[in-house]
Amino acid sequence: MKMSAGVEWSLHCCTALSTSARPVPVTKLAELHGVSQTYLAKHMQALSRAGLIHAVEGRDGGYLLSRPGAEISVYDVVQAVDGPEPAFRCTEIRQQGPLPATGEACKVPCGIAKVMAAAETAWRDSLQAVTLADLAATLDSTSPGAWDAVRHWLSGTRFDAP
Amino acid sequence: MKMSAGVEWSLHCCTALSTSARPVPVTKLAELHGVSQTYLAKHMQALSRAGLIHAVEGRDGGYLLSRPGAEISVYDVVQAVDGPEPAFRCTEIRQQGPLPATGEACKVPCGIAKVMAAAETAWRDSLQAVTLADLAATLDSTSPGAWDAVRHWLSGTRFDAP
DNA sequence: GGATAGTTACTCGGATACCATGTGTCCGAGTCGTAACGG
DNA sequence: CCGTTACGACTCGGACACATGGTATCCGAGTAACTATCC
Repeated sequence: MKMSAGVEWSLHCCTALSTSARPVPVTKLAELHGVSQTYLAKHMQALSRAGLIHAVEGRDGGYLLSRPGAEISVYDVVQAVDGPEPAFRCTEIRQQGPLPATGEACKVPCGIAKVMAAAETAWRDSLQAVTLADLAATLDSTSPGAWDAVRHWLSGTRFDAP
Repeated sequence: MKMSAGVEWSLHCCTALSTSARPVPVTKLAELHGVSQTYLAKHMQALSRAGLIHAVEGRDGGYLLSRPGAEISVYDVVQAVDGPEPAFRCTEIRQQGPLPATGEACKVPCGIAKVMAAAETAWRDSLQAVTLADLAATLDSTSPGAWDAVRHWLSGTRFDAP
């Protein structure tokens, strides 16, 4: 089981976006994090399709969070990039073979599927409890002023710093 | 993020093994669940390497649980088949780009990595709380006598039923 | 000086190759049960 | 009748192809800002 690296990139980018009131192009985001521009663009498109961010077109355009960072959970981002389907998918092999489960027992989901689903629910709940604003606040507490530097850099080449 | 189908197969097989005191060959397990013998064999090898089951060689051999089903958690099986490394891997992109995190901030793990790790811990804890014996008991409560049928079938072609 | 049309540069968006990992299969090494054989 | 030996069949174990999805890239469509021109 491997999660796409795009999830990590997207989380960092969305957290950065949550601190910027101005549209930020993919070029900037990729350079800031030192990752591939084109591949990051692919994931940003996924976030855009999911409605988490929206694009400002044209020159000086870029991406902007659709909602405040406090209203976007980490799970929202993970789901947008990684897809909504659960990692474990029951293929109902209990209905196969020489001793298939009877229609009676199949009324309820497979016990194994239930356990796996419960675990994924716990995982999802844990991610839903954290918002982008929480992430930003955490970083801000460990290294104060970091976001100011990011904000300053994001707008650095466009107009001079005050 | 996709989990290997072998996880589902392995869980079903291990649960079946937990009800059998006799070695069960892969051939039987695959036929019972209606899956590929050779591919299932691959996953059973992984379980064997992990020490969850051990092979009885030679004729009338097969696989046997190394420990009682009550002492093997669902997570043990998942980890054996799926691998121990977590789904989310922090690549420390905070240290890249024009504004890398300073050595001071890197003393503590990345906030995003911490959140993802906490979620995976919740997932793991959920799976560790359930044992193979629990799974067997659940199925037994929904369709009583099912395991007797399985036990009977597993030894069916080898010696006559009582 | 102000409005306007043209130009330019920059942005996103989808369609297109490449590669690692999961999926599926095969054959060989080793071992136990069985049966034949000899004492 | 009992012990030995050879055989055979069955088991696991690792090494070998194929397919799917993540990884990475490119180029085209569209838009807003800027500039130069004209009134």
